[in-house]
Amino acid sequence: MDKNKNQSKKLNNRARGSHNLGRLIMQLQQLERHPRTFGEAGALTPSEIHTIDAIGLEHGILMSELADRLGVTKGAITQIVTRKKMKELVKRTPHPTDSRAVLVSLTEKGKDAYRAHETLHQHFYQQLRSQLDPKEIEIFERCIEKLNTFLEK
Amino acid sequence: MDKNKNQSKKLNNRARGSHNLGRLIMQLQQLERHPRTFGEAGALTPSEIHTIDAIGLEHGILMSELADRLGVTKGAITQIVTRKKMKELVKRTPHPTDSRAVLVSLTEKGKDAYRAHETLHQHFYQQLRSQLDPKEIEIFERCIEKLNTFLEK
DNA sequence: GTATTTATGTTTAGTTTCTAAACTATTTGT
DNA sequence: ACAAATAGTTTAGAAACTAAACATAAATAC
Repeated sequence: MDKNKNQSKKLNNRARGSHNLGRLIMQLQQLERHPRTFGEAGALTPSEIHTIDAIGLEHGILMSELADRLGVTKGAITQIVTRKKMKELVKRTPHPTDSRAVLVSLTEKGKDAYRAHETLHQHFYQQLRSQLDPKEIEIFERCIEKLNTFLEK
Repeated sequence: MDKNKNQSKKLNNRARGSHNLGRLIMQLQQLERHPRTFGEAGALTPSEIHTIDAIGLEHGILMSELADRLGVTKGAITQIVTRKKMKELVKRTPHPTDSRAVLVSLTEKGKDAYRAHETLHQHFYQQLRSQLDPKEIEIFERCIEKLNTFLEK
């Protein structure tokens, strides 16, 4: 009887944990739903800024690698990267040795946008961290890493 | 010199924290991108199952409340709820005292889908928890709650 | 009581973000 | 040399919204 009550309470707590995580995901998703301006690039849609973020400051990455990083199809990448607005931000270069392949990298303007987004991102993350105490931060970040590792399998 | 190196390392660690959280969000998002079957309801898109989840097992909630819960416009709710497939899962009832308003609730079939989704969700969350030790779980969940509280402001 | 403002929900056209599939070249494997 | 696999492109379509316009009804102001 009492045991059943405790069991039931335990289940309800677990349900709440799952629900809270879902809630956090949803709230974070909604924060980035609208076009925003980063650097001198004009308003960029979420997908555009994610693409710029995934390209990064490297020399150039394959279109297929970019698709992998973003978890979308190659076709989606082609569409994003070749649209008019992105032409100023993303440079496409034939691969040096494989003539099927295309390398993408950021223009100077694209790098500005990347850095501006990074700054905003860090600032926001810092706000999140300021809600937690140092021990909590340490453990939270360790948990995030563990969960990421699990999910990548 | 050395101080600058340490400072730089500290910043890089912080950047990694932000990046890891972003990565987790993205991976979780991708896990639920495709239609899935819950209960006897046939394949439901992410948006449909989220709507069912948000309606819950209550007696009936306002369309506008549902829009609030999901963080979308009223128009979006109307479109989701009135589409043919959802007619079997979601019941719409005039509000008892306010003739402008509509209450939405789940049919029996909708409740089946709700429960099936809940079970799957719990199972998945349990898998996540199994990557962490009890102390980590406790702190992680506390952090999630704190962040949720912050984001709701 | 009456006029004005606000609120509920619906409809419509448009944008964003993909997907699958078909296709063209190119590269790799046998 | 030839078949299979791969890189990327193109196209049509689906999902998931948005804003704005609209029709009623309810609340508020006077």
